[in-house]
Amino acid sequence: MSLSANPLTSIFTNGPATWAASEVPVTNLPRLSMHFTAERRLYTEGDAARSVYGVTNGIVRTCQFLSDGRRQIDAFHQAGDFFGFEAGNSHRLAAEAVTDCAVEAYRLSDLETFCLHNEKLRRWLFGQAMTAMARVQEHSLLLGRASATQKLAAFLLEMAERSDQETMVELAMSRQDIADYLGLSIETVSRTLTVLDRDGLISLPFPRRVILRNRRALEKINT
Amino acid sequence: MSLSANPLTSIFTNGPATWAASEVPVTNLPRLSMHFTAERRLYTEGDAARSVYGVTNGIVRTCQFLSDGRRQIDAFHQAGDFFGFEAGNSHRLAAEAVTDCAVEAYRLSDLETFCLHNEKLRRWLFGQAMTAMARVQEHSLLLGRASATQKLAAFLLEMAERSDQETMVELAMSRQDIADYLGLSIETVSRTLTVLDRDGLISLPFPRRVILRNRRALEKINT
DNA sequence: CGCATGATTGATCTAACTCAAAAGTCGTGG
DNA sequence: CCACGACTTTTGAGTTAGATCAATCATGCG
Repeated sequence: MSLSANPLTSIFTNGPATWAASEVPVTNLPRLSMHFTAERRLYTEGDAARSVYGVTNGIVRTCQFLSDGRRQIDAFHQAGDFFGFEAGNSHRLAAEAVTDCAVEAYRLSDLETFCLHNEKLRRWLFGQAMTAMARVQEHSLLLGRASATQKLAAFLLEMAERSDQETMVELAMSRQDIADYLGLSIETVSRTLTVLDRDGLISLPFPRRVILRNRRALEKINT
Repeated sequence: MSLSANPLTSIFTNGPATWAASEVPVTNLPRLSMHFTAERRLYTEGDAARSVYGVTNGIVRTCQFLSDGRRQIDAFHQAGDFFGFEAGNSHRLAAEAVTDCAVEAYRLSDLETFCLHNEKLRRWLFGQAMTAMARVQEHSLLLGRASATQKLAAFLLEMAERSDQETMVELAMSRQDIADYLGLSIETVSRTLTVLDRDGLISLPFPRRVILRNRRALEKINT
């Protein structure tokens, strides 16, 4: 670890690129591989929090519900992401499969044992938790203060960022999912995408496929 | 640590009430006491993240800014709260004094050193970070899906919860701060409070003093 | 082919925003 | 103690972005 490295980086995250985000830095750590079909629920709000989960394939959403049945999606998790961290002993968010997906569950009791003597694992775990937190904070700004157009532009850029493709994004989630992620109605999501299409910022060959035609302009919307 | 305790609790947080939330479980941990007058900025978005901070007195807000100058307040921190955790090596949020306040800064380099051999400190630190995350997630639900009335009701209950008084809340922050926390305009905040007053759910002897007259009804608003 | 589901489009409504003014609060100094 | 000015909060009037309600248009699929 170089002296110039920020101490926070060394406590809370891995050193620069020491570990791929998706890799747990302990090979013999016990884990349980599971897979779920689309729309299957992994756990519900209030369930005991006994494990954290790493996505290896597909997309998982974590969400909260209001009493009237409306839903707030906090995050979409894809291969390499970890979720299920909780402050208390039960899950405050439900987790559901957006697509067919594969996840690995790490029991907290195992993590506890391994963390005791493995500094790398501790740092890695901290790093995952902090990354999750940064995402939620970024998301808050969007929810609180952005217009529908800004929300959609930011969403598309986020999805492009997280995909391997440069300009083409295959959306794994429905319009309803997008709406619940951005705090909009499904109709507004649809209309806003249509407008972005008409204005030449994107094109929508199929409902789930988005081509970013003018990334510069999309970025400018949130400026 | 009892066997029935959730493993997460034991990794990420302190055992039940082992430490007051406000206490760092290491007495000889170096810290720097600082105080700030109201509206003073502790650090800005983008500043190097070299410390985490614990509030000992007064109120601090952490916030983000949009390019048009509008502001999203992520959280208000009071005595016993810790803030400044970051995933990267720079602060993504600015921190500002709402009132005159006293904070203690813990250098990350010191924390790193002490964490290496102190399991209690590690758990405590994890717990603080996870608690902060839970708050942000709770806040997201409010920002994304709640009406102005629901936002204000939840805000007042949160403030009452966090104060020592049962039914009286002295608001440390201005209407503008509340608006920026809830993603509303200042006028809507004011109007909504007036309506809650007229309907007998609260009373407002002074702009900054709120008496909860009907807590049951306030809770029901978000149900 | 016909039905179910998801997405788009249209028409209308409304909650919250904006702009503007009045009222209240507080600190300062005579 | 009161008067003044600066600032904060409340109230009013009008506008609008996004929601809601409703219909139409795809896209699969048995």
